[in-house]
Amino acid sequence: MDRSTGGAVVTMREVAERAGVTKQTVSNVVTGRVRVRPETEARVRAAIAELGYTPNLVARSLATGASRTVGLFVPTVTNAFYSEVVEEAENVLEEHGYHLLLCTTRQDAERARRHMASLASRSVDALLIAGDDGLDDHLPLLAGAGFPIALCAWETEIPGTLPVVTIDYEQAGHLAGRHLRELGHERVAVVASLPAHADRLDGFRRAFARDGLTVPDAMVFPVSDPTAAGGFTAASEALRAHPELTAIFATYDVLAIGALDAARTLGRAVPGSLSVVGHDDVDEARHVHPSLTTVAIPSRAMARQAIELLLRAVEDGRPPVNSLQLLRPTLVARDSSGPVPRDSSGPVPRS
Amino acid sequence: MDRSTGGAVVTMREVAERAGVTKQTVSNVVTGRVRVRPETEARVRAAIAELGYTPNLVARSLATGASRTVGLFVPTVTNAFYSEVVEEAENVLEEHGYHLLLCTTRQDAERARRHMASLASRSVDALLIAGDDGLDDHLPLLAGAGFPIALCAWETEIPGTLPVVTIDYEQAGHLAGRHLRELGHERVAVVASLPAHADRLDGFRRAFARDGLTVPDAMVFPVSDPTAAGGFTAASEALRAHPELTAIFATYDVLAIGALDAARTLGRAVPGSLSVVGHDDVDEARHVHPSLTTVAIPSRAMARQAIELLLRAVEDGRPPVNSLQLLRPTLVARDSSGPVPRDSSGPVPRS
DNA sequence: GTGAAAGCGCTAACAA
DNA sequence: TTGTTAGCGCTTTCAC
Repeated sequence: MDRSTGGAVVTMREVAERAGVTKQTVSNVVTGRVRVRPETEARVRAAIAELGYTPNLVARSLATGASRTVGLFVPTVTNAFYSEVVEEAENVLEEHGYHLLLCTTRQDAERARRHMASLASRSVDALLIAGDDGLDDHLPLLAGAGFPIALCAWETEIPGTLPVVTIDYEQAGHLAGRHLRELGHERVAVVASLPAHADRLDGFRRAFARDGLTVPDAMVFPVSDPTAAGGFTAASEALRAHPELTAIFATYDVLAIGALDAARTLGRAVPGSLSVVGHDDVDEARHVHPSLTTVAIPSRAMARQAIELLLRAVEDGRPPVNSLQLLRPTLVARDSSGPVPRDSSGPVPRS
Repeated sequence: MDRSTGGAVVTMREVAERAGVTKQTVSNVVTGRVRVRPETEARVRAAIAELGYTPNLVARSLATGASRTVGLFVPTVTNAFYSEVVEEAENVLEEHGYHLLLCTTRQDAERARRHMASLASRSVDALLIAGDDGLDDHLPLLAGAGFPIALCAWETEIPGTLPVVTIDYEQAGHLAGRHLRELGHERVAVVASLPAHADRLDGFRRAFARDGLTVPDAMVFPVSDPTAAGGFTAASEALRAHPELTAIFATYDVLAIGALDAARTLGRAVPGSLSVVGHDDVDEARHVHPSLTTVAIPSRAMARQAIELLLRAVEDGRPPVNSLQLLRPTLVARDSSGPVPRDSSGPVPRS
């Protein structure tokens, strides 16, 4: 009688009885860790099929200490960047027969601590922490966890104690800056989520510094709210206070979309009178108007590599290689950026 | 010595020894299910604190059959609507001390089946299935699961066997249609993800039918790809084949954003020459240009209610109330919709 | 109120 | 190759 749809009520002992062997032999067949005589194996498999047996993973976890579950911390999933990270992480885990325990931290260290505590007592096999917002101080706390931990999408203060797979955010900012410099822009503002995106800002500034130009702090407009609305507000403020601006770099696309909206509201044509550059290359970047020039981030590749790093550690039974891996961003030039307008050009740049 | 950061190596037995009681008494203190003399309790608590004891949830699960974990199936998280559902579900679970096991199904029934099988053997306490795409046939399979299951964001063929918390999608489509009718539109197209969004389409048509108008099948353009790009393609096709169209309803915002892009590309002013209405009211709807008129869906409320329904069932130890709960959408009129252009108006509608 | 014993379903070590 | 014996850390039942 096939009860395969009847829940996991069938136990290994029942299978053993039916097959005329012991639990252990059933276990050997199921796990495949020990050779079993083909004939015996066939009997066991038959019994498994007939009874609709499924191993109880909880019991297995208790016995082995492993759970084929990996935890993932993200600040939020309501954000195209992180949702891609989550999705790709889950993909990779699924490929390897693991499950994903999703924990959103909402930038709340206390919440992260609570999650952390229960993860440990659930014997998760590994933990990936994506995005640094507000967790930096609590990293030491992770030191003694009983499972491998890795970090990804990490921008601020990369700790030397844990393996990190992240983006070269400084380079990303640099690409944005260089693009605007190549178009001749000098008077630019940055709409930024700070301090989180400090590296992007640094890289952006480096591109200007190379030409002897500076992007003063007064031209950096922090957003109060990490949404398009926040980008709108910050960009509006920037453009109102400094009508001479010819370009805005927003440290991520959602802010840039808000900035496009602000430009429109203030009657600034994009890219005719103002260039806007974003960061992330989310799906919408291609479909807003004008389509957004942005720095593409290999978020899926990053998530995949981080998970695979952890899984390797889990399966080898040793701590993960403590390395820092930086993935390269690329610039995607679309319609929101163009040459600096003639009538706003200042002194000729040095190079 | 406080080893609270040292992993869950401290066991209940050690606490018991230290406090001079048995495991059982420690268990009684920890779970609070049995009265313990205050003096004893104090000793136990002290021992717990000193040793940094954390209960092993896996062992507890094995003994009780419950895991304080709830599974969530979503087609994807790379979609503003579902990511809100996931986030809110996780919030509610966290409030109740539960964890979220996230399973993306990618519209792949086989993948869903695999997930389902391991969920059962992990003793999850409940399962929420959000979004129906491609799972419909496999619902009977869930019948004998050993835990409560509920459905949300369900549009097609609502099954009578499981509790459902969803949106009145027909009403949502109706709101979109009525809005366009009130603006005088008659020659309209629908860009739709089918058959998933059949209810929205039905409701939309009902609004026109009320005025004696029809939205023929030829004016329904299914998208090949559930992204802005897909919306762009379908809307372009519609507008090219039928320049007389004065409005497009897209069955979700991301498609609508693609449709806005298509309108622009084809030189159709929005809303001057073409109105566009979306569905979902995602964050970006407010910030694209022109801002998108759309039907707002209470996705978070839906997720919360569904999870709370399940948690109630878990905690009462009985199957969830088998009910159908429909949450009401609302129309959010923004700038992408306007009166039908003078020169395209056809015969005066009946009412 | 507390202790002793049994068992959740499985794997691990060893013996046969 | 297979069976035997333990035990993972907890809860549960029942004495006391």
